[in-house]
Amino acid sequence: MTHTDFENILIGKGIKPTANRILVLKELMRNSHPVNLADLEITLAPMDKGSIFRVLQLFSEKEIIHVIEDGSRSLKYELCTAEHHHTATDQHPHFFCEKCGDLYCLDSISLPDLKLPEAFTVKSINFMIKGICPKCGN
Amino acid sequence: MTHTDFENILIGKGIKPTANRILVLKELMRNSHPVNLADLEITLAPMDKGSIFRVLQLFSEKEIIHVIEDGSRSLKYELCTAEHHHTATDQHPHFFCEKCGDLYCLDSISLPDLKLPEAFTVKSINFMIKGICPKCGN
DNA sequence: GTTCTTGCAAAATATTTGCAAGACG
DNA sequence: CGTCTTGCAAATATTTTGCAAGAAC
Repeated sequence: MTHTDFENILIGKGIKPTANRILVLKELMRNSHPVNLADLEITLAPMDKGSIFRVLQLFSEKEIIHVIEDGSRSLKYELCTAEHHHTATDQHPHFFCEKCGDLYCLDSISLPDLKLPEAFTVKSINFMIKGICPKCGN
Repeated sequence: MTHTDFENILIGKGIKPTANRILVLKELMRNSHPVNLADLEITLAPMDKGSIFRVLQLFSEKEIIHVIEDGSRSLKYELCTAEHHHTATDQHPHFFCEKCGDLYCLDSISLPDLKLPEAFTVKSINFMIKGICPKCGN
C-alpha cells in the first residue's frame, strides 16, 4: 500500500489525512489483533497519547474502527474490515482469556441477526465471550 | 423473602452470609436494572465503597451476579436469574443508549448458541448492543 | 487466638479535557 | 487571519489495594 492509498481511505470516510492519522491507520492495519491506547502509545512513540486518543475517537465516529470492551480495564481498537467499514454490521465475536489476557477475534463466527423493536437504532455491537483459552487451559 | 431466605441463597453458593453481603444481595434484588458501584454506594450508605466492591467481587467469583461492560465508564452488576445462578448460560443481551445512558435488559432475546472450538472454556458472555433508544430516538 | 471481614484512606489505571503553540489553507 | 490539529500537562472517573481495627468462631 502506498502513502496515497492510506490517504484515500481516510478521505473516503471524510477524514482529513493528517500525518498522525495516517500513522495511526497504518499501525492499526499492521496489527491483526485489537490494540489498546497504551499499546499504540508505545508503537507510535513519540506521538502524544492525547493525540492518539483523539484520532481514535475520530476514527470511531467515522466508523473505520471498532471499540471493543473486553473487560480488561482498557478499551481496545480494531479496524473494521476493508470491505465494509461499517460498525454496526461488520462485527464478529471476541474471546477474552481471563488468564493470559489475550483477545481472540472469532472471525469465523458471525453475529446473529438480532430483531430489536424498531424504535431502537443500533450503532454498534459488542459480543464478548470470556473464559480460558486453549493455551492456558488444561 | 425472609432474612433466612437471603442467607440461604448465599450459603447455597458457598458464601458466608455476613451482614454486608446480605444487604448487597437485597439491594441487587430490589433493582430490576443493572447498577454500578456508585449507585450502590448511595443506596447502601453508609457502607464503605471498598467493602461493596469486595462483596461484588466475591459474588462475581461465586457466579451469583453478572458483570456488565456497557461502555459507560463504569461496570454494572446484575443478579443472575434465581433459577440458574450460572454466569455462562444465564445471560441475555443488553442495549445501551448512547444518549441517555440507560441500559436495557433484552430478556426476551436469547443468546445464540455459539460453537467454539472445544479447547475454549466459556465462563461468561457479554452481549452489548449500543445505539439510540426509543425514548431518545427520532 | 486465628482467620475472615470491614472501614478508611490512598494508590493505581485509564480515559478525557484545557490550553497555548503550531500547521494548514 | 481563521480553523483545525497537536503536544503537554493535568483533571476525571473508577477500580483496586494496604493496613489496622473489629467481628466471628
